[in-house]
Amino acid sequence: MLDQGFVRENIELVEKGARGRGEKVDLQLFLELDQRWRELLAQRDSLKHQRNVASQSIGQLVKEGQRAEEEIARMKGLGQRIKGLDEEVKTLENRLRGVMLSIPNLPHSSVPVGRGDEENPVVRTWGEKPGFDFPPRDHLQLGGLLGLFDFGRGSKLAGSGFPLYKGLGARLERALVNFMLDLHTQKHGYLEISPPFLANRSCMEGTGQLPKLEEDMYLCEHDDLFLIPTAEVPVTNLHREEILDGDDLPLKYVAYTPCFRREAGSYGKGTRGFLRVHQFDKVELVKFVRPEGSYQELEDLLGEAEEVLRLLGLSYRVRLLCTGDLSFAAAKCYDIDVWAPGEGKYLEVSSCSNYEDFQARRAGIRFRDGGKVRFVHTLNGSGVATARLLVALLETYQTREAELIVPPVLRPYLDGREKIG
RNA sequence: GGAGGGUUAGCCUAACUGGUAAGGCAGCGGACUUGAAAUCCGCCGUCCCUUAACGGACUUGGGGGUUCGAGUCCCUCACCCUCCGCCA
Repeated sequence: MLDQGFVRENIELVEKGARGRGEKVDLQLFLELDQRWRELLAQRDSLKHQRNVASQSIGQLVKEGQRAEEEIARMKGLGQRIKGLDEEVKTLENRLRGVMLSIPNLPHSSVPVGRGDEENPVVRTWGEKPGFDFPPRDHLQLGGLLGLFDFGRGSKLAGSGFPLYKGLGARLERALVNFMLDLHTQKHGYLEISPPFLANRSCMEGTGQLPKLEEDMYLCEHDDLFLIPTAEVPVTNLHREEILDGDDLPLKYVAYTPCFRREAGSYGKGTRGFLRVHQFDKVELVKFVRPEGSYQELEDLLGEAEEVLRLLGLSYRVRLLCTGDLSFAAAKCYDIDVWAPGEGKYLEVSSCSNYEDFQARRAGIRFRDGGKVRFVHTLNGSGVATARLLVALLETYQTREAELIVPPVLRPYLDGREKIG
C-alpha cells in the first residue's frame, strides 16, 4: 500500500506506474473519495471538539453538586449528528481503503519499461549448458527409471499436481532443503524460522496476497485460515504491527516450508511433472532493512540465492523483470532461471524482490530511527524452490545409463553417496 | 469443548460508585560540562487543517452498544495464562 498523502500529491506518477504494469486503477474515484473524506473529517472533528468541551464542563458541574440538565439535553442532539457523520466517514474510509489496496507499488527507477516476459533483460548467465553424447531424458523419464517419485499415487491422494516423492527421491528432496538451510544460516548469517503453514487474513493482506489473489490460495473455511503460498507470508508477518529497534536491522530470516498454490486456470501448458504443482518445497529468504541500503541488500540477497545454483553446478541466468512483469507489491525484482537440459528450457526457481515500504505500510512494520518511527523496507527471495531445482538437477547430472551423479556439495547429506541408480 | 483470570505507548506499571489516560525505564534533541556521568527542559502512536507555527480529532487487543461523557458498564470476536476434559 502506498501512503494516502503521497498518492494525493503524486497522482500522475501513481497513474503512470499502474499503467506500466497493466493494472487498472480508478484514481479519479480516489481523488473524489479523499476530498470528501477530508471535508467530513473536519466537520466531525469540530463537532467532537464541541462535545468534549461540553462534557467536561458537565463533569465539572456535577462534581460541584450543581444541576446540568439543560446542558445535557443540548448535547443529545449533537451526539446523534456525530453518530451520523461517523457512519459516513466509516463508509468512505472502507471505500477509500478498497481503492488504496488496489493500487500497485511504484517500480524503482532502474526497472525497464516493458510489457511482459519477453521484455525482461538478461542481467547475466552463469555456467555452461551441459552437452550430452546421448539424447538427454526429461525428469519424468528419469524419475520413473530411478523410482524417485510417483505422480499417479500423488493424484490418488490429493489430485493432479500433488507430487509424491519416494525412496531416494524423498531423500534427495530433503538433502536439497538441508543443504540450502545450512548454506544460508551458516555462511550468509540468516536466522532459521520454522513457521506455521497456515496463516490468517491479516497476514495475507499484510504481504499483499489479499485481496487480489484469494482465488489462488487454499482456504480452510472452518477457521478462515489460508495454506501459505510461500514462507514470505508467515516470515514477513513475524513483525507485523511492531516497532523494531533500528540497531537490530537488518534482520535476516530463512525458512523452509511447503508452498500451496491452487494455480487456478493454469491447466495445460507447462504443467507436466514438477513444472507447475499445487504443493512444492521452498527455502525462502526474508530481510527487514533500513530504507537507505535496501537496493544493495537486494543485490546481496540475489547473490546468496545464486550461490545455491553455483555450488550445485547448475547453469542459470538472472533476469530483471520489466514493469509489465513485476508483481503487484514489488518495486524491483530479479528472477533466477535454471537450465533444464531435458526440457530444453529455463525454469524459474527464484524471485528476489524489494518491496520497499509497500508491505511494511500494510503490515505496520516500523523501526525506531533515532527519535523517529519509520517504515522498514522488506525484501524476500527464494533460496530456492526445490521442485524445479530437482528437475534441473536430474536432467543435468544424468548419465547415458540413466544414473544420477550426485553433486559433491550434496554428498554429505546422502551418506557420501556419489551416484544414484 | 468447559470454567476462571488477563490484554493500557518500544518495555514496565497506575487510574474512586463512569468525569476525559498518571508515572517509571529505554530512546532522541537541547541546556549544563574540557569530555562523560548525574541533573533539568522538550520530544518520543495515527490522522486532519496549515508554507510554517498554532490548533483539533483519534488511540487502553479488534468490532459494536448504553451515556452529555467509557480503560471503567453491556454484547461480540481474537489472542495469552491457569485448571478440567479429549488427544498425537
